[in-house]
Amino acid sequence: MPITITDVAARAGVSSATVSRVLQGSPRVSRAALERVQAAIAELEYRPSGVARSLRSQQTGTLGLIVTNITNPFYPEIVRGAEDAAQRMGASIILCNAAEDPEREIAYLDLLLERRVDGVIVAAGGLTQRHEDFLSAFPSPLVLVNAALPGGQVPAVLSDDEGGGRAAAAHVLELGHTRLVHISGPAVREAVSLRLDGVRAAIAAADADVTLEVVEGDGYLAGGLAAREVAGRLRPPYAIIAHNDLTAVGAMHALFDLGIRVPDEVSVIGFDDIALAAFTNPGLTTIAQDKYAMGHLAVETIARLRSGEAVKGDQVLPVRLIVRGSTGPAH
Amino acid sequence: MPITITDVAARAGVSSATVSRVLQGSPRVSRAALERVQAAIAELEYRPSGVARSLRSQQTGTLGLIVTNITNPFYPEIVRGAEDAAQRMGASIILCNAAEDPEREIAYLDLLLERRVDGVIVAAGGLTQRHEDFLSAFPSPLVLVNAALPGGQVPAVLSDDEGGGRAAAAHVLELGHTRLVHISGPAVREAVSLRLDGVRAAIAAADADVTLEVVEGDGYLAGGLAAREVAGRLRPPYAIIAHNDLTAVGAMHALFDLGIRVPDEVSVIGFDDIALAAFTNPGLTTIAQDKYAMGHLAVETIARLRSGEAVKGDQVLPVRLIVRGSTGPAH
DNA sequence: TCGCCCAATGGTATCGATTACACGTCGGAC
DNA sequence: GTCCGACGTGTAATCGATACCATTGGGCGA
Repeated sequence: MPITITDVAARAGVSSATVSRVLQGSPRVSRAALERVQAAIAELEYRPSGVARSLRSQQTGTLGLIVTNITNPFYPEIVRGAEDAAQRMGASIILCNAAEDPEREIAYLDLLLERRVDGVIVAAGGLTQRHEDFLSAFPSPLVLVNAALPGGQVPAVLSDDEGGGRAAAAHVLELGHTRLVHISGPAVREAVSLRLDGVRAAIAAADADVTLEVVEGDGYLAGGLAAREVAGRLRPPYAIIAHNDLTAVGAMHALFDLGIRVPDEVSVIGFDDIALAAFTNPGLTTIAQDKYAMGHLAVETIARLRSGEAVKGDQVLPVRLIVRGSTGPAH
Repeated sequence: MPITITDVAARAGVSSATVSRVLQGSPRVSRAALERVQAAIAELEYRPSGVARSLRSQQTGTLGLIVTNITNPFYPEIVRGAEDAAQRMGASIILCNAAEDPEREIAYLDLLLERRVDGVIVAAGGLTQRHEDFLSAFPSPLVLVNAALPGGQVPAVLSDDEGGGRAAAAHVLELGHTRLVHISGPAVREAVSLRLDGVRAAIAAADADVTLEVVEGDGYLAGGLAAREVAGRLRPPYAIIAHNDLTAVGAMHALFDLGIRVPDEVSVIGFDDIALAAFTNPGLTTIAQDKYAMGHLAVETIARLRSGEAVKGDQVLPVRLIVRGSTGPAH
C-alpha cells in the first residue's frame, strides 16, 4: 500500500488540499505549512499517484508509439527522437511493436485509446484500407511517420522521397553510369513510387542515353537478392539503386557471393542510412533520412495538435547524399 | 469528453454496476440486459477508461523498460522480446531510453514509480554505486537484464558470459592460433571480467603455449580501433577476441584500413550476435546471446514476482558460437 | 398458500489527487 | 471601532470504474 496524499497531510498536520497546493507549487501556502509538508513528503518518501492525477486532470502524459518492427534498424533512431522529445515535455512513451502484423497495429490503436494516451504516433510502413478507415476517424491526436493517408486528413512526417530518388540517380549518373537498375520495395507503399519517380526525373534531366530497369523487391534483405538474377543477365558496369539500405545490403551480399566487385564493377546505392550502412565493406553510399528528427518532429506535432493548432498536410524533411565506398565511376 | 460507463448505462437503461458486470464478463447478468448493454457499447463506441480502472484496481498493466541506448543494436531485440511477452499478458511497455546517462536512468526509475507501473526492467550496461543503492531498495517488482547487483538481492537475467568467453577462445585455439588479443570493455562491468575469465580458462585448458594480451576498449566501435595500435606491433597471424560485436566491427574496420586481411591474416571474433554481424564482409564470427529470450524472460520474471513468488539469484541463459567468415586457420 | 432462496439489479463507497468554494483571521484604512 | 480585502486553510465534489451490500421479484418445495 503506497503512501497517499492523506498520509502526508496527517503527518504534516494539514489537509490534503494544502499538500496538493504544495505539490502544484501554488503560492497560497504559508512558509510554515510548506516546510512541514515538504518534510513529511521526504520522510515518507511520498510519490503522488500519476494514476489518480490522470483521472482528475484527464491527461495521462503518455504517448503511444506504434512501430512496424523495432528490430528493423530503421526504427530505433525514430524511437530515440520521439523519446527525447517526449521526455523534454514530461511525457512517457508507450511502445507498441506491431511485429509486421497489420491486425496487431489496429489492436494497439484500440488499446492505446483505452489507456487514454494524449496522442499516438504511427511509424508503420504499409497502411491497408482498414488502417485508413480506422486512422482517419481516430478520436485522439495522431501523427503518421513515414507514411501518409490520401487526402492528407492526418498530419504526417515524411522524408523527401522523390528528391532522394533524384539525388541517388544523379549521383550514379555523374559517375558515368548509363545502365541503372532500380530494386524497388513493395508497390503498395507510397514512398516506393516516389523514389522511383525521382530516379526517372533525374534520368530525364540528364538528357543522355540512359537505360533504367525496375525489379520489385520486398524492402528487406531478401529483396536485394534480386541482384543475383540481374547479375546473371547484365555485364558490368551498371549501377543498382536500391529502395532502401537493407535491400542494398542484400544486393551487395549477392554480388559478393558471385565474385562481382563493388564498386569496381557494379555500384550500389541505398536509402535510409541505417547504422549498418557505415559498416559494410565497402561502406554503403546512401541517401540519409534524418530519422531522429522525424521522431522528434512527430512528438512536437502531437503537442501542437493538443494545443488546438490545426496541423494539416505533410511535413517533409530533407534528405542528403552520403557517399561511401559502394559507388564508383563506371569503367 | 469521452464516453463514460454512465453514458452507456443510461443508453442501455441499466445502472453502471450492470454495465461494469458486462465488462467483466460476469455471469450475473440477464441475457436481455447483456444485449442492451453490448448494443449501447457498440453504438457509442465506448471504451472503458484504463485510468479509472487502474485507480480502482491498483494495477496499471504497464511495465517500465529502461534501456541504456535503444540505438545500440544490442537492445532492440531485448525490447522486442519484452514487448511480446508483455503483450501476451495484456500489459504495455513504457520505454525509457536513458541515452547512456546514469542520472537519467535514476530519474526514470522515479518517474516510473509515480506512474505506478506494475514492474520495472532495467537493461543497462554499467551500474554505478548510486544505482545499487537505489535499486536494492526499489519498492516495486524489479528485474535486471545483462547486469547484476552484488549479493543477488535483485533478480537478474544474464547470459553465460564466462562460458561465452571460453567458447570464443576455444574456437580460435582450435584454429591453431597461439597469440590471442582480447579487446575488453570498460572494467566496471561485470560481464567484461567474466568474459575475460572465460578466455583465460580456455587457454589454461588448452595446455599449449599460448600468449594472451589484454587491451581495454570502451565496448563501442571506437574501442575496436585499438586494433590499429595492436596491428602496428604484432605480425600476423593472431586472433582478436573482442568484448562484443561493436568492438569487433571497429577492429575489422581498422584492419581493413591497414590492408590486413580478415581472416587470412588475422581472425576476429565478437560477442552478442547483433543483426549487423551477419552483414559485414566477411561475416562476423561471434558468440550469440539470445537477446529476445532475455527480454521475454525478464517480463515473465516480473509476472512471477507479482504473483508473490520469491525469485532470487540470477537466471543465466546459454550462449552459442556462430561461425561466419571472420575467423580462419592460423597460417 | 406460505416462506425461502437465488438470480438480477441498483445504490453507493472507494481508489488518490485536484480544485471550487467557503470560512476564519488578521491588518489596514476610514 | 467598523468594514473590507487578502491570505491561508479546510470541506467536499469530482474524475470513471469496481465491488460490496441491499433490494426486488420469481420460482419452487413443503
